[in-house]
Amino acid sequence: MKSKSTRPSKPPRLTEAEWKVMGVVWAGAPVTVRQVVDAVEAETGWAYSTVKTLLGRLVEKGVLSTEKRGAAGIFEPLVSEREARGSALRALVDRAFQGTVGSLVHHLVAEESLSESEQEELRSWLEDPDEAEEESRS
Amino acid sequence: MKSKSTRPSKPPRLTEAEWKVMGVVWAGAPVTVRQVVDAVEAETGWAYSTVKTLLGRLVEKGVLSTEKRGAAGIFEPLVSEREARGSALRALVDRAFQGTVGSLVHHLVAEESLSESEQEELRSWLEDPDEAEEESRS
DNA sequence: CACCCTCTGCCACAGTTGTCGCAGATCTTC
DNA sequence: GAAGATCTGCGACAACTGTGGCAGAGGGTG
Repeated sequence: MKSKSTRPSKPPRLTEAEWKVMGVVWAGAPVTVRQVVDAVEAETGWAYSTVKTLLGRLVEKGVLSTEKRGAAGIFEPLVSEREARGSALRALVDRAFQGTVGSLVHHLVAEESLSESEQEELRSWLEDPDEAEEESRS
Repeated sequence: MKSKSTRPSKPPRLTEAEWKVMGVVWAGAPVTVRQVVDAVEAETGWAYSTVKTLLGRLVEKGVLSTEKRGAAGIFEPLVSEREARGSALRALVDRAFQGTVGSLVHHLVAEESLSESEQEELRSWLEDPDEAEEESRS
């Protein structure tokens, strides 16, 4: 009896397309297929079926739950955006930054990337982590 | 007449397996297939053919150059580890962090990840970027 | 109720990734 | 220069990804 569909302790890797739909789901859960389609259609041009398939795969992967509301189904995330981000980040660090966050941060500071304002913001976050804690949803 | 194999301005996305072999290549270029195999064999168990295929695909992608040395071939990177890291990072930010590095940094600071010492290091880097510039290869 | 519209279920299909095996060309070593 | 050990070139194949078509179930409207 392993936990099966209720709580994936190891968030599966999301593909690019999946991230896109998850973005919509996290933003407006619970959502219907139609809602996701409407949200991404302009940007991606995906057909209803495409989104449907992606949502289905996400459910299979245990990232989303689905339940029937009459004929239609609604989807809700089983993993938070935070978790997903965390594991995606971890994956990147492992692949490309010798597994050390420090290496990544180093790259951020030394190499390109950080604009002046971003550096400023980062500095203040480091001063006062709680401040960062706050504006998670600005 | 497209530029073909000499300079990929847009480093292609590397897969996980590809990152692994690139790690070896960057570390000891120029390298032979055999060298890469020896380097990753213990950890991955990959057969010679597997590594060969991966190197071949990397060449196709324009990430590596290959030239014959007698019968054998030697491989050298066409893109630096820095570039590859940069674009991988950018890709992650785009997929998972609304495209803003700030969002990523925020996650780093607010969420898990950063140890005390890493925060300290980060702080000093922010103070004096040149310092970070230095220890690229510590 | 008949019709139409929307959803769902399921299938399809090409391209990418992960992993090799095999045959023939080379090199090395008596 | 014949034997063996290596390499390379090339093909194979299953799983995963991106994208979408189609047929049939259900619900809304005159």
